[in-house]
Amino acid sequence: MSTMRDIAELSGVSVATVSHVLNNTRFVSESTRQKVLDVVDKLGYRPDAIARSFKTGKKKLIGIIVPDISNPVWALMIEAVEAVISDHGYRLLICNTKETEAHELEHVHSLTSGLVDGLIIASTLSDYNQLVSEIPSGFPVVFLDRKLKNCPHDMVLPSDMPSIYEGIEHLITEEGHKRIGFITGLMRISTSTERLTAYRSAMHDYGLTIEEGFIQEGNSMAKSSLILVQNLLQLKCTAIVVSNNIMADDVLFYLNEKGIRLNKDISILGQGIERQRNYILRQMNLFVQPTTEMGRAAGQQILNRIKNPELPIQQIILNSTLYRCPQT
Amino acid sequence: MSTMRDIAELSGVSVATVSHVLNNTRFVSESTRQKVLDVVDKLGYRPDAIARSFKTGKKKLIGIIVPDISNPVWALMIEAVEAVISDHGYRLLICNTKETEAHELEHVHSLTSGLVDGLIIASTLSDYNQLVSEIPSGFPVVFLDRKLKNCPHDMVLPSDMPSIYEGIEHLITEEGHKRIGFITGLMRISTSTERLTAYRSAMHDYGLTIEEGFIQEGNSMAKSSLILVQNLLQLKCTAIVVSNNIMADDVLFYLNEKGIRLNKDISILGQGIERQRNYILRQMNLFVQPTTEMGRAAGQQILNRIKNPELPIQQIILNSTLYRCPQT
DNA sequence: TATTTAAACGTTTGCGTAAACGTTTAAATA
DNA sequence: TATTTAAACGTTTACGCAAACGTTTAAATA
Repeated sequence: MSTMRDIAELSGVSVATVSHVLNNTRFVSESTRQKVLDVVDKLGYRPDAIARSFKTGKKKLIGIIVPDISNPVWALMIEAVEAVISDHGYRLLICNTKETEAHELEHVHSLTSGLVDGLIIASTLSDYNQLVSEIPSGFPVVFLDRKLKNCPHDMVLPSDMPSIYEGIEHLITEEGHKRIGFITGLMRISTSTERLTAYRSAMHDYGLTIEEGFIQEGNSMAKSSLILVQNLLQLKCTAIVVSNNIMADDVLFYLNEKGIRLNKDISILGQGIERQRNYILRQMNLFVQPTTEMGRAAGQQILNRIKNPELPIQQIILNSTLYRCPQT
Repeated sequence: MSTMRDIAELSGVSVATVSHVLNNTRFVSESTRQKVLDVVDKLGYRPDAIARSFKTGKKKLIGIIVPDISNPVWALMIEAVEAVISDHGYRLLICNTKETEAHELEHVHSLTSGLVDGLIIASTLSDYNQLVSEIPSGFPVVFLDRKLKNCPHDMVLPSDMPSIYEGIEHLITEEGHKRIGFITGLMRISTSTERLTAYRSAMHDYGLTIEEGFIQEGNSMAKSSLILVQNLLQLKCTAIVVSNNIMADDVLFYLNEKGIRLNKDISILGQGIERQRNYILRQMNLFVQPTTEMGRAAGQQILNRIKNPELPIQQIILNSTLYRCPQT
C-alpha cells in the first residue's frame, strides 16, 4: 500500500499539497492538482481510514448493540438506523448480545474505547448503574426500545400498552374469551413489564380474574415457550397473549403441530412485524412495533447528540399498532 | 479523555512501562504494576482503540456486505459470522446494499480503505471485473452465497439445485401438477440462475413443457411478485415455484387475500428459513439454505485468509434442504 | 576489586494524515 | 527601483500508542 508520502515524492510536491488536493482544503493550481491525481490513480492510492480517524478524532462510525440480529424486529430497526446515518456519511457497527448481560457489557466497553463516535443500545440490562462505569461521561448514547432505570441518556421507546390493551379488549368483547393467559418475555426488560401491565389492566377493567398460572414467565428466546403453552392449555385458557415475537412463532408452531385450530379452538394475540401480516394474519392477532420509525428516530437522535452534546435529553415514544385477525 | 502519557506522569513511570503493564508485553515489578493500575483506575483510562489500530495495523474488524439486513436469510448468516469471529476477538461491520450495485461499490471502496482486516461480500454484482479496481490486491475477501464470474477469491456457496429439483419432482409425481410456473429472482444473481436451471431441468426430465409465460422474472424485492402471480394464475398454473423468500411471502399473501386455498387450489414451493417451518409449513413447500453453516464457513474462512493470505483459494459448497408440506 | 550478568525500567521513533505555520515567487503598487 | 501583496506551495508538528533500542542499578561471578 502506498502512502501520501509516496504520492508526494512521485509527483514532485509536498505531502501537504497531496492532502489538500485530496480533501479540497486549500487552493491548488490545476496543473499541480492533475499531476497529483494522476499519480494517485497510477498507484491506486487510497487514504488510510484509520490514520485519518486517528488524526481527526472522527471515526464516522456508530455502534449499535442489539439482543438478537436474526430477530426481524431488531433487523428492521438496524436497517432504519443504517439508512438514516449512511445519508450523513456514517457506517454502522453492529453487535449482538444474545440477550446476555455479560456480552452487552463487553460490547459497550470495547465500542466506547474510541472505536465509534456514538452508540445505540437496545439493552438487556434493567438498571443503568450496571453500565455506568463502562460509558465515559459525555459519550453520545441513545437507548433503543428498552428503558433502563436511572438512565441519563436519550431514549427511543415503543408504547405497546394501547395496542395490547385494545387487542385483549377485542378478545374479550368481540370473541367472548374469559380465560386468557399471558406468556411474558424476560421480566428484567421494560417492554416485558409494560406488556404485562397492559394485560393486567385490560383483564381488570373487564372484570376477568387472572387465575393462578395464567401468567407464564418466558425468556423471549426460541423454543422456551412450548411448555408454557401447554400449561395454559391445561388451565383451559381459550386465548393466549404472547409478549414476544419469537415466542409467538413457537406458540403457533406448537398449536399447529397439535392440530389445535387457530381462531377456532383458540385465539392468539402476539407480537409481530409488518411483513408477517402476509401469512400470519389469519392465524393470530398481531401487535406491531413501529420498528422503522424507531430506528429512524434513534439514528437521527444519535446524530444530533454527536453534533451537539449539550442537547437536552430526550425521550421519544412511538405507538405500536394492532392488527386484528380477519374472520374467515 | 486521558492518554497513556497522563498515566505515566501521574504514576511516575514512563509511557513504555504503562504500555507494558496494560499489554503484558514486558516484565514489570509488582509494585510498579500496581501503581500504574491504580492511576489507570483513578482516571478511568481506556486505551484508544483507533490509535492502537493505527500503530499495529490490526483493526480486529471484519466487514460484511449484504443485500438486505432485514431479510432473515441474511440476518441469520450475519449472526453466524459474528458468532465465529467474535470468538477470535473480531467485530463485525455490516453494510447494506439494498440490492443496488452502486451502494455495493461504495461500501467495498470504503471498507477496503484500511477500515477492516477482511471483507465478506454477498454481492449483487455478476462479474468480479466490476469490482476489481475497488479491491487492493491481496486484500482478504470471501464471497458469500453468490458466485461472481472471474472471481479470484474464496467463496461459500449454497447448492440449491438438488432440493429444488426434489421439490418440483414432489409437485409432479406426488401431487400430480403439470402446469408449474416459476418466479425468478434478480437474474444477474447466480442463485437465481441456478434455481431456474433446477426448474428447467426437472420440468424437462418429467416431460413437462415450459409454456410461454411460465417463467416470470422478478427482482427479489418486496411486492414485486404480486403481478407475476396473477400472470401465472391466468396461465392456469396449479403450482408455482418462487425463487426467493421475500417474494414467496408476498405470493402467500396474495393467494390468501384472494381466498385461493393453499395446497388445494394451488401448491407453492418457495425459499424459506428454518424458523418459518413453525407457521408456514402447512402453506407451502420450503427449500431452506443452510444459512448458519454458510455464515460459519464464511467467518472461518475469512479468519483463515487473514491469518494466512497464501492459502489456496477455496470454494465451499453447502446443500439446501427441502421441507415438504405435511398433508392435512 | 574488576567484570559480567540480569532485572527493571526509560528514551525515542514511527505508523499516515491534517493542518498550523512558514517560505518562495512574481505581479502589483509606490 | 523599493516595497507590498497575493498566489502557490513547502516544512513541520502532533495525534496515542507499541516496541525497538538504550540505560541504570545491584547482585553474581571471576
